[in-house]
Amino acid sequence: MSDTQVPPNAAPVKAEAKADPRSPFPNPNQQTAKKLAQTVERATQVFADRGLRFTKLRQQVFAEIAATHASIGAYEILARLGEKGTRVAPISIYRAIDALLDAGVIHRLESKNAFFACRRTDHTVKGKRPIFLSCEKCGAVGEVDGQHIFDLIGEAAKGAKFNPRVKFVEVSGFCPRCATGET
Amino acid sequence: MSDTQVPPNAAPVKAEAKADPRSPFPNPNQQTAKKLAQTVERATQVFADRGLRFTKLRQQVFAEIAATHASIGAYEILARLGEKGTRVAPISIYRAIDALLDAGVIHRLESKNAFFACRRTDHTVKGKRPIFLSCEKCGAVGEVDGQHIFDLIGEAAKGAKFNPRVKFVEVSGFCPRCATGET
DNA sequence: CGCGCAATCGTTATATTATAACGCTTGCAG
DNA sequence: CTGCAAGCGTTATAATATAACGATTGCGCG
Ligand SMILES: [Zn+2]
Ligand SMILES: [Zn+2]
Ligand SMILES: [Zn+2]
Ligand SMILES: [Zn+2]
Repeated sequence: MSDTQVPPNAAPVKAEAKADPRSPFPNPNQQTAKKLAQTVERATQVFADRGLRFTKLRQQVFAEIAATHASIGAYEILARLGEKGTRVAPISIYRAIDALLDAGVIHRLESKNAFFACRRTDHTVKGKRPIFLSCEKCGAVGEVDGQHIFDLIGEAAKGAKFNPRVKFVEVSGFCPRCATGET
Repeated sequence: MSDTQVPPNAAPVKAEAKADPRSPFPNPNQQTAKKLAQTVERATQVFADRGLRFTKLRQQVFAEIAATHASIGAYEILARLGEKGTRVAPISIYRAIDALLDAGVIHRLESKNAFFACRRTDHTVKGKRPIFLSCEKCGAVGEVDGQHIFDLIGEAAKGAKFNPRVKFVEVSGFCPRCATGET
């Protein structure tokens, strides 16, 4: 199941080139090393601010996750690090993932048992919860603000005398670059 | 994890007896053999109406799922059927589950990799999608209508030029009978 | 009725995701 | 510089899910 490969050729089509880089689905071909470095830098900052240790392994795991806009499974991370010479046990990957989740720099996609890098700044600081949009074709995951929706879900739950603690909203479908009914 | 067994005797306690049976969280002690039979009967009807085969194994698997208001994992079903003398391979359980999901008589709880019986009639006929409320203490799962919320999620997705296909909303928390901060 | 096809199921094996247990190392507060 | 908690290595195993292939069964149709 090696999905989400970015076709290494993929010369950016003109129409795509203008995609707003602040869209939840920026053109991944525009993911430069520099942008990745910025993302890592932001994570570093989050760890520092919260007095957590952004260890080498955590950095490596985060870098693998952030290297793609798609979601990625723990064992895929394991394999990619392995190719780069970092051989660790699954448990180590999961421990790093747990720390990254706690820090809020990655999210877990429940419907795929996979993880992706958070590219927003507005909800690591809580109070602005996102909903996840996962592309069935290319695997890309985008986040859009869903605070209003989460509020309504909370109300619906309370209407059933249910006391909500954690809410999940995930959407599977097709991202802008993979179109709709396209084969 | 043998939770939520319905004590076959279960004399209804007075204080609990007044819970509205149409609530998403009816008192499971009131789950009589008769009610279970009704639930199975409803599933039978759905299969008949849609020209699908409600085979013996599917009935058995459905009965196990419907025997509790909690969600239940595939291997837990496997074990319970085993205790009753029906020894099958995991794949057979999963095949039955797939058929039950297709028929809409059970749902999958993505956040727990588990399944629960649908006890509503209004969304097996589509157009009235439910959100799932899963209790962290007793495991009970309730459904409440969420069509409005799903509509908003669809709009949020389209706002990001994302074409939604499948959506889910799950809430983890505490059901009315397990209270809030209660130890 | 009996043929033939598709759906179902059995059987075996394996893939994928995740955690338990225990001890060593390391960073750092005091 | 010592002692403790966090992090990590190592080994083993649990929990969830699917692949492959052949046998059986239900059932429409000639
Ligand atoms: Zn995020
Ligand atoms: Zn896509
Ligand atoms: Zn339902
Ligand atoms: Zn409960």
